[in-house]
Amino acid sequence: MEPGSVPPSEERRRDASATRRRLLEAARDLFAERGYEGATVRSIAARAGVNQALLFRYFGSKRGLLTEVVALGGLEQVRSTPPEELFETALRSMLTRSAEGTEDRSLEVYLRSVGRGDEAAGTLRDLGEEYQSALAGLSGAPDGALRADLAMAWLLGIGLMRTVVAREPLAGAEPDEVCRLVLGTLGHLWAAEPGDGEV
Amino acid sequence: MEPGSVPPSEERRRDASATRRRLLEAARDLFAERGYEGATVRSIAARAGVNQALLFRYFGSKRGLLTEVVALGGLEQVRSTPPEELFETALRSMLTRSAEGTEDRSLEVYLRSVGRGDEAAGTLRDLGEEYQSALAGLSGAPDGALRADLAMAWLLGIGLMRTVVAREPLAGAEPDEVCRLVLGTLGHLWAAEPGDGEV
DNA sequence: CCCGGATGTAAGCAGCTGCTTACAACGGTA
DNA sequence: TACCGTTGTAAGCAGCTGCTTACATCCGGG
Repeated sequence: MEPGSVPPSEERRRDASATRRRLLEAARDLFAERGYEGATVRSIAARAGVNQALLFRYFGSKRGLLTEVVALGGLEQVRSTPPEELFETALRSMLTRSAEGTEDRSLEVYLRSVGRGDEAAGTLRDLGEEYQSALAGLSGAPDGALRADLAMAWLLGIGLMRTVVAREPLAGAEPDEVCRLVLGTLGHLWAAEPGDGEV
Repeated sequence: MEPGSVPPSEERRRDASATRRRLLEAARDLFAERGYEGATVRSIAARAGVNQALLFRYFGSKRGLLTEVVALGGLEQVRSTPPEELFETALRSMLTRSAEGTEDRSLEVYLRSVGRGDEAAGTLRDLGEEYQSALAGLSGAPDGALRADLAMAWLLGIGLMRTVVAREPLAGAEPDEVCRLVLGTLGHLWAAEPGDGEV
């Protein structure tokens, strides 16, 4: 055995980067399932199979963990999706119970964590800004930003009713059917004239 | 002074019903501002100017307090409003920063408290059921319940973006303008044909 | 008057929270 | 081999939570 660097393919018993990654994945899932405040540092460390002191060694604080989760989850996603596909993409990812894979769960984290004026709100606000600015150009109307907010509100509301409240028939409805209803209706929102309209 | 019953108009130093009422009002406001978990029994008792032990004497538990708040706030309201006015009424009450009066804040309580799978969810679910069944008849389509859920999702989402996330321009937009956009768009949701549509 | 229930008060309980500290074990380097 | 920074571990800290208990104080009916 050469005294050179360790072969990267071999699994090491002490591996800081692997520990960091396991903490990030456990935090992403638990934040999505229970919200920021509901996911305790002990539960995150336990799901990662890691001593909780390491969480603070690698991320400084619970808030620091959230920041990294959101940064490499949602922010990258929204920046790499063309605006005209963004809404449908986000809606479909909200409608399909993600298969526990290495997917983006930042919207679930968002809607389960913004409920209170706690420290998570500031970190998550940036994620919302990205969505809004991407959506704002879709309507030619001068109040495009307001309409983008309304569209995002619907998106979050649907996620709230489906994954949190879980009430039928929305929770069990076919994603395609919900998409058809929502996208068809939203078309009228983008097209509605700003000045005057019906009631 | 006759030895008869105490004149009800006179303020008594020890008044159980007044204490109960003050606790209920303080709880309603704090639940609406911070959510169920965020509002501590100590903060509720302090705002009511009451010893916190009395909270447990009169309501048994924090959850019992929430149940009474929701019951005499939201449930009465939705039952006494005609269905065709319910959505606009709820939307407007969500859009106007209620003037600290003795108003109904149950929707704020709802959206700030359903974020997690905690004990509050069960109590609040009944409130959602009332709204859904009232709204379900508005569309003649066979999937009226699904459309009612989608409308409620938009309502809650708008409240979420406006009172919790507080992002512009939605947070500062004129209630009338938001109402016009939302109600105009929702008209197309009620009217959309169920079978096949665009996209 | 005086007793007893109703009302209000102060203190404390066990359990949980985010976070820190002191220390052990590993493993590459000299 | 001897060393020393990196990685992992166990225990504990102060503060908060919902809730309970033991005890004052009021006040109307006998």
